[in-house]
Amino acid sequence: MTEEGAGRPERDPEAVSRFVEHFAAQLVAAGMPRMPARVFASLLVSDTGASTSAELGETLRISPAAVSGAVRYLDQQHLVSREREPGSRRERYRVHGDQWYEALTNREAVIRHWQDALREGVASVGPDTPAGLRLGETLAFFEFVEKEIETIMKRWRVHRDETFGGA
Amino acid sequence: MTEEGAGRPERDPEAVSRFVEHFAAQLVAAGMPRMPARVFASLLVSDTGASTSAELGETLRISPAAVSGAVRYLDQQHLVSREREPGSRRERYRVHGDQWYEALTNREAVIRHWQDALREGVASVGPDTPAGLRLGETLAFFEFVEKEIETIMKRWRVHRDETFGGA
DNA sequence: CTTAATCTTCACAAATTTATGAAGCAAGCG
DNA sequence: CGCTTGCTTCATAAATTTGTGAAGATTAAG
Repeated sequence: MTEEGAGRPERDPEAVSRFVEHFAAQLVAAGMPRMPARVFASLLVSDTGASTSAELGETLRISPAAVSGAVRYLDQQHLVSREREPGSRRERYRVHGDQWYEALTNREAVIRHWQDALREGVASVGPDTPAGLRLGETLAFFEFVEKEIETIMKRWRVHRDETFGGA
Repeated sequence: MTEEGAGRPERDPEAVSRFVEHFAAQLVAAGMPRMPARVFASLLVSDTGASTSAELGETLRISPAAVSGAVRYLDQQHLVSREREPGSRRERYRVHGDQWYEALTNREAVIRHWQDALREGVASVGPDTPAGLRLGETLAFFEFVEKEIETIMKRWRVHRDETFGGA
């Protein structure tokens, strides 16, 4: 076996770093600013799911200010939480384990905004015009999807428990 | 009735413009560059679902170059198609009616990239480590969603035909 | 084959975004 | 109590993105 007994040495820092950058690239493509994306990816691969500012700054080679800004963003998006270790001003940033990707789909407010904009459009051209019909159908689509997403997430939790839970 | 007979005068340009900007704002929030977003929104509210470069330039107050760039982007994303009116070098850009929002969810390649990145992550830390388990579960989530999206879209088409089709 | 109309490409200017160092604040430690 | 450690905020510098005007290419009409 690949040496056991003294901790857990088997982790190729280079490979991990490649993952961080590749995963962050996906987050960026999805609209997240670069720095928060890298910080988030780093937290995801950390063994405990949590890191200090200093750790993040060192592995990513960025300034404390950059870490601070990134964490503020992630906090606002409810993608990480902050923990204070009692008896220290060191803060610990934690990724919400299996819930972060649920947050990705929980864009309820976002979908609401789309719907609002579309309703405004229908009103502005009249519901019986060609444009009104086109916009109305799109609106119906968003309303449909909104409900279906809820269903999907329920089905996911069942599936997850079957796969990863006891059974 | 609000004057009939001479075309279709009932369309408040200001209200339409408001919709264009609000809807474009949502697209921008979703990651689309500003100019393509505005052009796309304009096409969506147009009565025929198609416009010429000149029309777009005038209503949005942007240069031909901006229109050109925006259309190229939208074309690459398969959100609009180009039509040439025969016997004219005027081009007509058309929004794919009821299919554009399906394209929004058809991010198959996108999901594939997420999965690739996550597999790389699992490999880099080992599948049995805490981080490996966390990444593995996320990967399973994406795989699950990928399949479910297909189902949703089928259900949507049925729902749409019931609501807007004959019956 | 020349002319006119339309779209596209290119180089540049403007605006926006991003990350940094330095200064400021808060909280535990001696 | 002051000192030290660590996070945050602010102003600034750098990099990226965005939209424009001008020149170039393409195609129909005369």
